[in-house]
Amino acid sequence: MAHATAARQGAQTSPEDHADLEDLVGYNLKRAYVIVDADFRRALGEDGLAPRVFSALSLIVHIPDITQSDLARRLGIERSGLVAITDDLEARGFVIRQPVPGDRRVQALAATKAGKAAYLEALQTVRAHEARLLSDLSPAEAETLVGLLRKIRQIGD
Amino acid sequence: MAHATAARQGAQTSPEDHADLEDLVGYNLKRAYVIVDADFRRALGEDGLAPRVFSALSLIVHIPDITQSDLARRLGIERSGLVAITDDLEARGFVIRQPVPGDRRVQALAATKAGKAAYLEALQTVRAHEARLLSDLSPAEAETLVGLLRKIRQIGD
DNA sequence: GGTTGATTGTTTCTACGGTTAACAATATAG
DNA sequence: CTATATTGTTAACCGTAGAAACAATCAACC
Repeated sequence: MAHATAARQGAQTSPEDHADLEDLVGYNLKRAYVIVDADFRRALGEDGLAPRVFSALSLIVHIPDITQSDLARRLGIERSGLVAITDDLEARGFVIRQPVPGDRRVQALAATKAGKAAYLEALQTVRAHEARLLSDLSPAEAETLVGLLRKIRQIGD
Repeated sequence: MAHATAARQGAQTSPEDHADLEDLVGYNLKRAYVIVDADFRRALGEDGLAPRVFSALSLIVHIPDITQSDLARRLGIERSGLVAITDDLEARGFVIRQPVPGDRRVQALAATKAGKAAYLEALQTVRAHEARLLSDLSPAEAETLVGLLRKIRQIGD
């Protein structure tokens, strides 16, 4: 409808005038993501697992002999990006690449004993980090948030 | 057909077995952010404004003669990071750096007529992108989501 | 059974967003 | 007037990621 002339006003800045940005989901999503991501890294320390490495390890622990391609699909990233992640985990001794009898292209990923232990410890740390960071949200709110985020994620599939 | 060899999809991983990751706010936040960010860029096109540039332009339009330092603070990034953003906007003819009488260190940022027009157009595009992308969420849900994300943002301040 | 097409892991290149540390110019406080 | 702080800026660097290419391997199929 009547969209006023482009360069109109803009003179005085009333508080709710910035509302544009503040009301956008994307903007708030990004700002929140940056904060949570930074705190995650702080929580896991200088040489701790990066978020994406932690995520990969989680899936490897839970899905024995998962393939890198499959893992990439589940994480929503490219196959090529998984090489560095796997290298990282292998260098730490948390994961090994195992040849798969029957298909010599594939290398199944398996968590070592150390990998499983490290995962469980990291998981504790991550849970503590989230509990601390999200202490302003009630459990119900946190659950709601996760549910809504999943709805958005779903679109990407 | 499916040989039941080692590559077989992980010895029946029950769905709730991955729950670790799926229940973490950070993981879901990141996945959702990636999707929204990618769609934002797609919506604004190859040579369109990047998300951060759009955000900066929005604040410049709404807050006349804002300072780069102030803008950085409001966007939650470093001063140094704003130089490239401002360069971008200036190269497009959307913003000019103006000397401020009284303090020769500062250069106030002002949106040009073209900048204001471009912002309004981009805003329409962005709103359409969000409406499309978030069509699975009811308006109430979207509002709830923004509210919860703001609560997280608040922590960072 | 040999050709065609797809898949897997990988490397290399590129791009982007962002931080840190330094710096010169300028302003402010004591 | 000196010491300190602030502003915009540059340069070096890191982390994440995608795209494109490639060799090895597998599957299809005629």
